[in-house]
Amino acid sequence: MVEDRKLAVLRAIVEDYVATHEPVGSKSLVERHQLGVSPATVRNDMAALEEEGLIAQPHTSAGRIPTDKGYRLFVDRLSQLKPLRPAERRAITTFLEGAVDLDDVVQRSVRLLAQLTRQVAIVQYPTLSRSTVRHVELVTLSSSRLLVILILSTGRIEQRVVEVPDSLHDERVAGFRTLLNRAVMGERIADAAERLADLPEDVEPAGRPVLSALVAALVEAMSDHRSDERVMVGGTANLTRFGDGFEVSIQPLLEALEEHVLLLKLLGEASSPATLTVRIGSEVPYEGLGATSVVATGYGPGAEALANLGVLGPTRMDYPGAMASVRAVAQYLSKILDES
Amino acid sequence: MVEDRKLAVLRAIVEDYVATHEPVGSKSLVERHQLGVSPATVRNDMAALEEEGLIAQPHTSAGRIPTDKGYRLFVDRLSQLKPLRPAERRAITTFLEGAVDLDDVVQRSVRLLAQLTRQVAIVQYPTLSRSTVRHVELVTLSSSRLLVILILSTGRIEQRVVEVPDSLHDERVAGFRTLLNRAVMGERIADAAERLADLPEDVEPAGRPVLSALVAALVEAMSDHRSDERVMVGGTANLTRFGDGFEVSIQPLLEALEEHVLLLKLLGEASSPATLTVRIGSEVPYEGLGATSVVATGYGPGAEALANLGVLGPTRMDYPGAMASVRAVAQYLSKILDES
DNA sequence: GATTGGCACTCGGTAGTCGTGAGTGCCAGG
DNA sequence: CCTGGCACTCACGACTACCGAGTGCCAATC
Repeated sequence: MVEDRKLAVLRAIVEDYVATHEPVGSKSLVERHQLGVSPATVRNDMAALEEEGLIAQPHTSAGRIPTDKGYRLFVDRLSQLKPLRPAERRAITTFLEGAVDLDDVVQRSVRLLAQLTRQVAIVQYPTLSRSTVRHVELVTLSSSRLLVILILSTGRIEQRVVEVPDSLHDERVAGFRTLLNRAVMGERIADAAERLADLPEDVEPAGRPVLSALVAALVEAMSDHRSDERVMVGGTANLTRFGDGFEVSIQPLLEALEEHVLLLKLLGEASSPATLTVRIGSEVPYEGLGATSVVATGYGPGAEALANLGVLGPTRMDYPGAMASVRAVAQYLSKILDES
Repeated sequence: MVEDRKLAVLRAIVEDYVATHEPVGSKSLVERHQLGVSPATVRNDMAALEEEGLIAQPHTSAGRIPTDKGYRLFVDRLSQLKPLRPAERRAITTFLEGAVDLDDVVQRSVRLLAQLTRQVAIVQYPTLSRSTVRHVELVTLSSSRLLVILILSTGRIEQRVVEVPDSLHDERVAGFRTLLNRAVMGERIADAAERLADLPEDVEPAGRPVLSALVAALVEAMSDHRSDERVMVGGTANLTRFGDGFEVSIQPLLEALEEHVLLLKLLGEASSPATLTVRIGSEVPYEGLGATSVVATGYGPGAEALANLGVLGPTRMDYPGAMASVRAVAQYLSKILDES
């Protein structure tokens, strides 16, 4: 039971510190929480918690703040998802339902997440690698140039301009179009790329150079890791509440937020929508962005995650709230994608 | 000639202040510039300049800083575009040429501009209203749902999902496709929307409900002002050098940068690529983002501007440099768009 | 008339001092 | 195991003093 009280103290410290952003002392703790013991007792517990590396004092004679390890314990054992308020649930559904296309969906998700958590929100576009091909379209730009459009099941669209060796009649373009579509429609990206590679051999020799060019463009678009790295960021204004004046400079943070490749690493491997990943402070796999935490999860129709989304905030963030918001947005987003 | 020296003093003040971010005094002025007169003389000139409202002192006993009016005079009469260094020219061409699609072009432009000017860069996507229709594509998603894709001359692509009343054979879809393309291909957006409105009447009655739905989606996509409002922002990390600790808080700035509608207003009416718009401090048509200036211009193939781009920075920015960079990027960007 | 050196004055910023109070650790008694 | 008491620490705010860059003005000079 002593052990229990120690954990209760830790929870109280985390909650108070998150709320006030100030080191919390033994006296104010017993005042604000019904712990049923005196400040002195709490002080003993605090000393023990500090011994275990769960809390620390910024100055010799100040209150305690949780360490990364303390937050970790809090997240793992002491907190449960804060249920969203009905107004928030409603906001999520109505806001996401108005979206007209994929860009819009992603953008709305970012804004929503940023508003709900009051942190920086990051949403990754659905990855190419797990999409299937819905359609391939060819559009004649000029006599020797074609626009190749790749439409994917997730709503993503990739386009490339292809220079073709000789000018093409509409009928020939149509022929290539059906040929390509027959080969890849409905296939997953990885398989589609393979199918395409074999195509040129099946066609009469005259058409091979053109088809090769088209195939090359498509394969390139499919395997373009650059476009797998697309993310959208929002709520950067929330960074200003990050370090209440002290501690972290937001300069490196802003820089990091422009490095989309880095953000993808922060979001981590696409995980199932069912699991929430919480990385706290030093657990964040990137040096140099100060005392930050990341709460992320995957989203996508079905159990397999298409991509990730999450929020980035100070280690002293409201984990239960952020976790609930992230999960809720991921769920609704998955549903939207499922429907479309 | 006295008048001339006064202007020389103003120029020196602007240049020094931009370089050091500190109020500049009479003594340091004569030290750093060859004015050929004593500090006392400069002080007299400064008093006159202050009288005219071109400079001001932040505190009773400190150096002078230029006022908005002072910057205005500097920009209009005392500065000329700073020629880009060869390395910068090279960076622009090589960087922009690697782009694969419109998104990429815009993103690269933003990064480039942010790097060159070390300010916040804003690039607007080519406006719908001045584009022409390159192609309309229909893709069957399910028996009762079609994906309508609108491909524009500027490389922009808009997509909408349409629920159609009854299920459609491929041939019928193909029929609608050719019908639609025949009506709008090559037309400017505004004209295309008109053409579409008349379409349903020319078709046999059975097809009307479906066609109407398709037309409605297309017209909606064409007139969607929301998607006209697309901009990309970059270099926000440069905001931290904005007020060197003092003066402006970057919170409202970060908020403003997420308000894309607002940014479009800041960029102003799409102007010809030949003209540079410089808005200084209070001239910026939006209260509440502190001491900011905007340097913007239009871009697009030919003389008519498709959209705008520019940078946003503190009033104490390097105008000659920023103006040169903005113009250079706009020119190269126009060329890229012209070619594709 | 323009320029200049001299001079008194202003005032923001830095450094030093001091008191206050929240918070701590420890200990002895319940 | 808990608690009240007590001495100690130390960040922070208030106050003061000082310094120096910069100014305005004026009389002398070119």
